[in-house]
Amino acid sequence: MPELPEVETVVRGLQLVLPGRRILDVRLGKTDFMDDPAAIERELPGKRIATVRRHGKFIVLRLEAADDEKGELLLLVHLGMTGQLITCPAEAPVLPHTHAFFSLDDGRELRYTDIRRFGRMQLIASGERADVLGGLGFDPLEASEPEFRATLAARRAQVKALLLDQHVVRGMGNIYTDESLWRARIHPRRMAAKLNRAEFGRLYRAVQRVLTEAIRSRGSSVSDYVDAEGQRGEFQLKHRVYQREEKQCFRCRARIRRIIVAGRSSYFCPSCQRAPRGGNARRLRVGVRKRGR
DNA sequence: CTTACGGCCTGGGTGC
DNA sequence: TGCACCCAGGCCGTAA
Repeated sequence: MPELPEVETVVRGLQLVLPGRRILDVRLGKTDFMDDPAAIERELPGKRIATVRRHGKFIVLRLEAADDEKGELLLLVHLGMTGQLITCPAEAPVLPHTHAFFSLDDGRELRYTDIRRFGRMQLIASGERADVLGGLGFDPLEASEPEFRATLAARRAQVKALLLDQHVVRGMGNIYTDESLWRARIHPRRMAAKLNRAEFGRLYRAVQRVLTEAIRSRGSSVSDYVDAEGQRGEFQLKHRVYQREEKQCFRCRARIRRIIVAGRSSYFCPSCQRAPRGGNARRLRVGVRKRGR
């Protein structure tokens, strides 16, 4: 599941090979994850890739304007849950569920593969950048501790919900939220506004450390994630709580538990990460679950 | 405005 | 062997 460290790893890989390359041809398979596939087919051929950047979980390819055209274009790629953006020789075998092929002027191809197609691909004018990406929150690796604390403390929501909210913090997902909260010894259901200064300090440092170490390990491959060369990451070997229900806590040996917080599976140590007082955790609604379809 | 929650998209894995 | 169901993350609509 690509979150900030996985997207950062993909972007660093693409930065080694894409800048300066010209896109010769575009071939598309299923296009329901693109907001305007015709524009991608029409506009990309002939364009030169200038830069590759990450913004939160978005990959941003900046395309140089042709001489006779007005502005630069940005190709935004969001990998969703199972998206892969890979470069390979044009003759390399095609993975199943590959839905976009961009042939390059060096005999290689940039390909987008996505089993679930929860990803997104969108072409925008660089002038629209603020409209599309401007609403995202701060980057957790760029924020200072005071900014981190002030932003979260101003909100009345559970700390996990805020860390997951891309409009508050851009780039965190379920894995790194749970891993950071465990390292900071903070229960996912704690109200952010009620954390004290020491807890904010621990959380800030935990987020930075977890993300930095995960980037160094080239991300977590728990299902389909691979980097720009198709290689798996290794940070899943260093997870302390994520998907470790019933296993022993690395700190205190208590059993890791799984609960739903902010609508997401949340793994934590009930001993190291104490539940909030006053039963924030109590309302377990026993309702009839509707199963559709 | 903010927050909480349910539903939707898709298909691999699981368990019967 | 087949098949129904669960679940993943982001986003959006709705309710309070």
